Amino acid sequence: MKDMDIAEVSRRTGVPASTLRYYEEKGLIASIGRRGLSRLFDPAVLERLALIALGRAGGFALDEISAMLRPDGLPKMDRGRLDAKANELDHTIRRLTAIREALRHAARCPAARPMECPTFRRAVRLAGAGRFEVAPIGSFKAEAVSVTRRKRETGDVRLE
Amino acid sequence: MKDMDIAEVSRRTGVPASTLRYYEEKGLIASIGRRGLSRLFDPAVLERLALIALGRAGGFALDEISAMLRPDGLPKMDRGRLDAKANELDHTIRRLTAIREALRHAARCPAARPMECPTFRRAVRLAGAGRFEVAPIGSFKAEAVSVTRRKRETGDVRLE
DNA sequence: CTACGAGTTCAAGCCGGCTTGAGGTCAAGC
DNA sequence: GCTTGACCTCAAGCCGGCTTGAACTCGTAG
Repeated sequence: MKDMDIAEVSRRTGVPASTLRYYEEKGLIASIGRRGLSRLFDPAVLERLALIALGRAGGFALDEISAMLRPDGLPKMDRGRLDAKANELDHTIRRLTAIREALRHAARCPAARPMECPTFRRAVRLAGAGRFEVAPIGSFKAEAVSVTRRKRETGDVRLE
Repeated sequence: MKDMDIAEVSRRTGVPASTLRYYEEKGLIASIGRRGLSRLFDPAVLERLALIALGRAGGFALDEISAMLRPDGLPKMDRGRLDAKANELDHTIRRLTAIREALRHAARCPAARPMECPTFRRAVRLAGAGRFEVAPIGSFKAEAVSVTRRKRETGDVRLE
């Protein structure tokens, strides 16, 4: 297949030209030359873009993706890194699963307030949102310590 | 339990005071009064913050959370909405699972380039990476938004 | 040869979710 | 009565991932 101009790459991948330029600027993709001012891309860029999309869909930052794809040419990714990412994703998946269950349960649980329902509370805890322990209002004593310990670590509650 | 000042809420939940003020400004939480200038919070706010954390962990935007919690007082959420959210999460989970598998496989597949491996390609396909439709997945703040905002037509994306 | 349109560069803007900093107020302790 | 330090407000800033706009440069069709 012949070299493609930016419009063609965009058309074939759905990635806007502006994004392609941005990616090139960031070193995620490379053009193989110019015709006049216009960039020319090797068809291999499509594959690379698919990998980038995969990473993005997985919630990874462009910099991380760049690092995984980096040892450039062939998108040879480091095995340990890939495994680490997979594990990360695994945690995220577990957390999301717990949250999904919490939502599903809340949708049909008759408890007046979701937090009164043990099932819901359990899900919240699994979701990791329960740093806040959220126990029946009024019994927060034991929790205070651990919460305080974590306090400054992240500004909290945000994944990752 | 007595009313708490912002520092106490922060200590108990790990949520920074600045964030609490921000949440109040957005209408996600409410203080029940002031002592001098200082806000006073009802202990129930802890529970509400836990729900907010749950939502955030699930990747929902503050506005969405606000809408689910809204019919305020008791965090009575609309059932249909909860179910919809659960389904949304379900899709995200499936997608992430496929990506995780792709990563795990790539970590030990001998193919020179991942895309040469049918298993990997299949995972990529399942991941929907080609379609670039990334649903609100928690981990990254602005991500979901910007991706969503690209409602521009999405071309065909031939990855394989 | 000229005009056109697709491509280019660079700087600035946007969105969400907060954080930071300057400058102000006030209850409590000495 | 005065200081202290926690809390306040308001505006601006930051980050990631792009998008947008203005001003410009070319290859190509007529």
